[in-house]
Amino acid sequence: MATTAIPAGFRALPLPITQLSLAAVLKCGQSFRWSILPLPPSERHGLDNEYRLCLRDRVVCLRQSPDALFYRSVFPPGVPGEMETREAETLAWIRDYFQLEIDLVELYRQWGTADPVFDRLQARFEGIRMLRQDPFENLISFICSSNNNISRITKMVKSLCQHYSPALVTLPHPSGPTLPEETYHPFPPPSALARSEVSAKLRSLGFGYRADFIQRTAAMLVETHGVGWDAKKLMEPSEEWLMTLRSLSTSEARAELLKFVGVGRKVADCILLMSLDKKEVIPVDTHVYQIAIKYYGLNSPSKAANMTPRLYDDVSTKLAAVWGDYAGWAHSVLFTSDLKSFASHGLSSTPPAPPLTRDSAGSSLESTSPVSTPFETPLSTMKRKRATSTKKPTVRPTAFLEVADSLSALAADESGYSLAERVKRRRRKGGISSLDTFCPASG
DNA sequence: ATGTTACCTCAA
DNA sequence: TGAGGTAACA
Repeated sequence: MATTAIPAGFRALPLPITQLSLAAVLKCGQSFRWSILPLPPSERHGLDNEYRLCLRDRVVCLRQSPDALFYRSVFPPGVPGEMETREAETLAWIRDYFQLEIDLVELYRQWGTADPVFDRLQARFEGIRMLRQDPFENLISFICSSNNNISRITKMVKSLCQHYSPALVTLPHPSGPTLPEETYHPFPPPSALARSEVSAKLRSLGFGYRADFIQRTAAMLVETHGVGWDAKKLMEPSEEWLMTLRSLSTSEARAELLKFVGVGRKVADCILLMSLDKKEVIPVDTHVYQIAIKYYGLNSPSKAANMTPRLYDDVSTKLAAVWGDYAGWAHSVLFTSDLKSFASHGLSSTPPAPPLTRDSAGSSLESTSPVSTPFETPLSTMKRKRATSTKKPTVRPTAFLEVADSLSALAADESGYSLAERVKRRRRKGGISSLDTFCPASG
């Protein structure tokens, strides 16, 4: 058996890739925070990528061969402690985070025996297991997930870390000094997201309506459990409280999660499965619903049905009956196999995306493009209207002054809404007629 | 109680 | 127009 040499600075943990495939698991939409960095040909030795995640006190770096996981951790300068101790802690974290005590190969065998659909797919999707994530990070990340795609969720979570958590360490790119260094921020604690200004700021960062959900959820946690700091666990009390949900029953823990704004049944179930040890829970989203209809004989409605609580339960119950105890884990394999973005949105093949957005919306007339647009569009539109409409648009001589005033007010606004959005909101409220004249609603 | 609808943005 | 939904409202 050909064993891969251990990369310099790394330690090895023997582990068949059938038990864990980092390439699949770390970008299948469980965690949105892993960096996936391609290795240069000179350092590969059969390994494609280096994977990095910033924890509260260290960055964990991983590489993987067919039969081993290689790991090392990097700390900020000046942290005391023995190397041996630190790497032992990191190894313990790895065992816990990847739940390596659970025999995934045996689970695949059981699912394949009970389910012909799974049996047909399992060889092509090996090593997909459930991570055991941090509950607070998981909660906030999945509030971001509503009406959203993996690519944007990833950008949002990164933005959250960069803006609300100080940098912990900066590392060179594994491909060498020709590529820029990578700076790593831990996930921010609840208190960092709880202040009322956060909501508008997140709006300006492109979070949309999720901005309020995140801030209000963080505020609820802080109000209920305080902001003290457990130096030993590096956690705030509300984070520790979220951890205690692991010892509740599934329905009790779910009831607690549903109290947060922005958390409905689907998001709650994601958290139960991905960070609260509820291995049997199957989150039902549009993908899973389609899978259930197509492959598992769920009655497909004649019309496009909404995901009512009743329907949600039907889908969930149906699939749980097929897969048993670890149904949630099995669902993750099917979900990953169905992900269209699995190949195309891979971080390894895509250069780092630019920051989510500028605060263009919040900050004024200096950003030229958003402001110039409203003036440019209407000209052509008005001509069309004039030609096709029986009603002639009346533009009073002073209308452009009102428009200028309106745009100034819009630019000075601190709500965090994008300029386009603020225009729309005003229009909905029936506020500014002259702006309507210049910026007719499209369609 | 069930069934609709609006909600932010981004990338087609 | 829709993307791994949720809250608010008939």
